[in-house]
Amino acid sequence: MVYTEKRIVTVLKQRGYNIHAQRRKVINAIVESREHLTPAAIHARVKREHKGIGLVTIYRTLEILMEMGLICEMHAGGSCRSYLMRSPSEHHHHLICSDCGTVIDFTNCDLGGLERRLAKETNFKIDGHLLEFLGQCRKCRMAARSLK
Amino acid sequence: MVYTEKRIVTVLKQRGYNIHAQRRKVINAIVESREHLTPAAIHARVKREHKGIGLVTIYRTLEILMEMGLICEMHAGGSCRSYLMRSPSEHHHHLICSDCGTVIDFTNCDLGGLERRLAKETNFKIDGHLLEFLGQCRKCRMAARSLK
DNA sequence: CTGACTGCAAATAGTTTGCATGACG
DNA sequence: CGTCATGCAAACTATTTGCAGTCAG
Repeated sequence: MVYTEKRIVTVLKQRGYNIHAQRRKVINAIVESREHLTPAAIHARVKREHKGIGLVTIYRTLEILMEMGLICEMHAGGSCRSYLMRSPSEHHHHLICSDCGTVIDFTNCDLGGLERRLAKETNFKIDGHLLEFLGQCRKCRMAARSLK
Repeated sequence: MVYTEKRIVTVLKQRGYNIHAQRRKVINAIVESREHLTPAAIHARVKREHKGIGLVTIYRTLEILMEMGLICEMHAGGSCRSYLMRSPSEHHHHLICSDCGTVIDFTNCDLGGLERRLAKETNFKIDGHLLEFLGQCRKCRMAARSLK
């Protein structure tokens, strides 16, 4: 299932948040994009329609959405800047192209066995995991090859 | 196998790097610690012995060590600040306590099958992966329980 | 000696906070 | 109308860069 702007706005209102036009547009930008966006990228998008919006508003909106689990952060391999993405709250992972930054999502990761083993060995209560594969997508591989 | 300060210094010299006392101490701090350290933490440690050392030197040394694959970065779940750790260059992962920050390493992750499947489905050339479990260690779990 | 390394200070990038104004309900 | 959201500017944190002095080989 996928979140719509309307649905998210409703949830926010139920929790007592006011929804100004800005916040609505931020949500819309995230929902509409199928890519992972940095706060700055979201800001740029929203600014197209809503000239005067401040980057601060993006951050504040993202904070709320995170708190409610409606979006999730992504940590790209080397650079470590925190990226964000639209997401249904289901469990998923990323496959990231280290050349062009394309991100592909996948869901079935099958780590239950490993998780149980670790929990047993270490006495941890394991809440979740972060799994990301890094590589080179087809396009970048082709491009790299033709350079030689 | 574990790297010693001597061994690392030798490798660096072979590659044409000069080794001042500062750089040697930075390496030593990383090698000696069994924990994952932030650049700032390394700085603090080295400063105990070597008063005037600059944080900049830490960063520059870390950059070289990274480039040579002698250390590896860690990305802790939510906070996303890049942490660093001493490490033999072998493949491994982390189990992180979200309360106290303790990090436990483990090696056998058994993701070969998933990796092959993804590579096939997406046409990616997969170079590696980042796997981190998040949870609560025994100590923090006990502490949390006794609070109630 | 000479080039590489160091430390300082300043620049940058990303993110957060304080505060007066303005909008939602 | 009161309360919460917004936008600006300034503060902060982490990291990088320019530069002049210093040290290893």
